[in-house]
Amino acid sequence: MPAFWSGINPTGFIEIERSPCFRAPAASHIGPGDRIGSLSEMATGRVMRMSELFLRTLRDDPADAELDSHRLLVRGGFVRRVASGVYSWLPLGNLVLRKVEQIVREEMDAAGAQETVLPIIQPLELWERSGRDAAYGPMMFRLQDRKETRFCLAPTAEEVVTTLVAAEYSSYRDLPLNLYQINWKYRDELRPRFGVLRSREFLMKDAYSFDADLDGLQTSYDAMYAAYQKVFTRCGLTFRSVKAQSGEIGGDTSQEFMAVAAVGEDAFVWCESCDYAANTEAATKQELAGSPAPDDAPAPERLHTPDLPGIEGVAKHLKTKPNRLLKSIAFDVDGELGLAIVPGDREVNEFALDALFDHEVRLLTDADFAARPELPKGYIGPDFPGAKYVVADSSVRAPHPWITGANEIDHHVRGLVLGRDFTPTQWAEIAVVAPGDPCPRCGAPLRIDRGIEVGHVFQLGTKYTEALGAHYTDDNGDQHPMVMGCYGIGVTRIIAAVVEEHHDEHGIAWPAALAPFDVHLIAMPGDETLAAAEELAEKLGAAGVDVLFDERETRPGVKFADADLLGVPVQVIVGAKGLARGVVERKRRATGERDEIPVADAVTVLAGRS
RNA sequence: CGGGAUGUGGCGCAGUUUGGUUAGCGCGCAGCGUUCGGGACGCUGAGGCCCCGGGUUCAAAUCCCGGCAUCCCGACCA
Repeated sequence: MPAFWSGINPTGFIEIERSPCFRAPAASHIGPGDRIGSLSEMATGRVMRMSELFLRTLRDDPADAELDSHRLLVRGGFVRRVASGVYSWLPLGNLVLRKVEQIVREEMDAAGAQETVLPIIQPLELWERSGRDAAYGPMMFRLQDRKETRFCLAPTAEEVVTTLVAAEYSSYRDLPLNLYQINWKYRDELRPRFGVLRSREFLMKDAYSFDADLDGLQTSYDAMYAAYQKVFTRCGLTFRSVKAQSGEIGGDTSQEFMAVAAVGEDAFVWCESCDYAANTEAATKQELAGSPAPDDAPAPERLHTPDLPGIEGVAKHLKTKPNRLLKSIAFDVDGELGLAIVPGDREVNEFALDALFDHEVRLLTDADFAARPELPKGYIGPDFPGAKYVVADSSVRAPHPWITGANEIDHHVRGLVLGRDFTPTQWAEIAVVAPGDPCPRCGAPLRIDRGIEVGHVFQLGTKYTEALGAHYTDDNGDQHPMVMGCYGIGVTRIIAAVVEEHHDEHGIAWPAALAPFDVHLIAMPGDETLAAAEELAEKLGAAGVDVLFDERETRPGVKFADADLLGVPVQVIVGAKGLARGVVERKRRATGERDEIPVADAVTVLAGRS
């Protein structure tokens, strides 16, 4: 049973003495699982008088907000910016935050994870031991104490939790274990933007599983994966799980949960007919059969193309399209020069390229080119003499000759034929997937959409447990490193993603599960209506409904506009005309649908128990 | 880190080009009155280190120099 049923409300404060605006506790008769109408499961019967709520809605859009979610969260008084990428969460925003947190907490608990609180201030020494101090680099906020011991603000917590588990557990009998926390994280982003969508301080749920072996890890991972689907579903998000690259965290298998959104910062590939889906970084395609141009094509022709090192420029100059050109991307692998060959309208997928070699692959930078004048930057062709590796994507097997760099500054070549004029040393799917490419599993056309990464699950393996000494003894008395997984959910980011999906031109339309209140009760002008609304508010509170009660002495238009902006799912309007007929009006925020409820039935109907 | 833009009451903005009274408008806020089912109207009022520091000048929101902050675009694809 969640803690708040025993006297702690979802805002986290123990309700011993209530302020005048927090009334009528009486939540005990609404049990968990008693899902009642539009009412949030976490309703506690809080009645908030709007005249007392710390809230100032804005009529104008804030000048620095680009996205709808950012605009509306600021206009509605949910958040306020303090510094770039740093936000205050005002009472309304905090209520939403607590709702998301509670959903996450319930699903984590149900999946068998145990909640902890790990420090935000972490010794840098721990990060040096795992080798991630360098990997994170300037992304970490760093600080020193008075003794000049170096610390960082937690960007995540693998080091701390692994060290903790290493110190406490040492037997196979202790495993599996899954620890999680919901805590603030700090990343000094290159460019914070879009309000709380990419901020430098953000609330994240991070869980860490420890198992004896890979089978155990798979079980823990699957449990987290299933819990994540429940969390995002309960939050009202349209999402897709996609195969991902692991990035700085490390490890092998990882999957991202993308909230589908046109404004999303990440692109992902998905198949129309099977369930293949992957981040564009991790996506691949089926090998394209194709057929090269015939050998009897005209011989290559040298062209003078001064100051045109870019694909677009050359294509325009030669009055052709980028897909008639070949890109030859120079890379370094173990000190040897390699070329990655793709058509001019495609990009090289660095991760796919890297996977082909035992040593790390590094694309050459401007500095490399400056240091190696023998490389004609922008004019390298697939037949460049110094290249040890020439890796071509299957899309290079097109039935026409190619235009490529002539291996000399200011010159290109037209009419280069695959097999006759150049031959790759290796074929591999190294191009970033384009829409329409064949699905690697079933061959159906792939599609590309954008999304907001709201969750990420990783199978880490033993990277951290080995580095930080988290070993266990098996039943033969042998020592092994524990096998680890880690699992993150962006709590504050979910809120932005939800607003992106659930809003219209008037404001936010919260899914019931996340709404700061269940009912937005609007009293129309007049002593009688106010008295009737007052009575209804009190009864609703007593029935366990969370009510935002607009009893302000202001004009109706202002109240309606604010109600639509704030986005509580159900608006109840107590007006003189309706009252004369013994009814109040109900409007559903998301659909605009309206109906009337007899005053006598209002509490039972609105509490969802009629 | 590179490029662009902006910084003027709580919010949105004008004024800066061409230096010159008590720095202005809308929203919001306070008071009074009329209004009251979709961001009303009238009158009155409070609230400003014009981002900061230096300089030029009789005189700086305005010109010059140097910082800082915020937003946007880009940040190895040849």
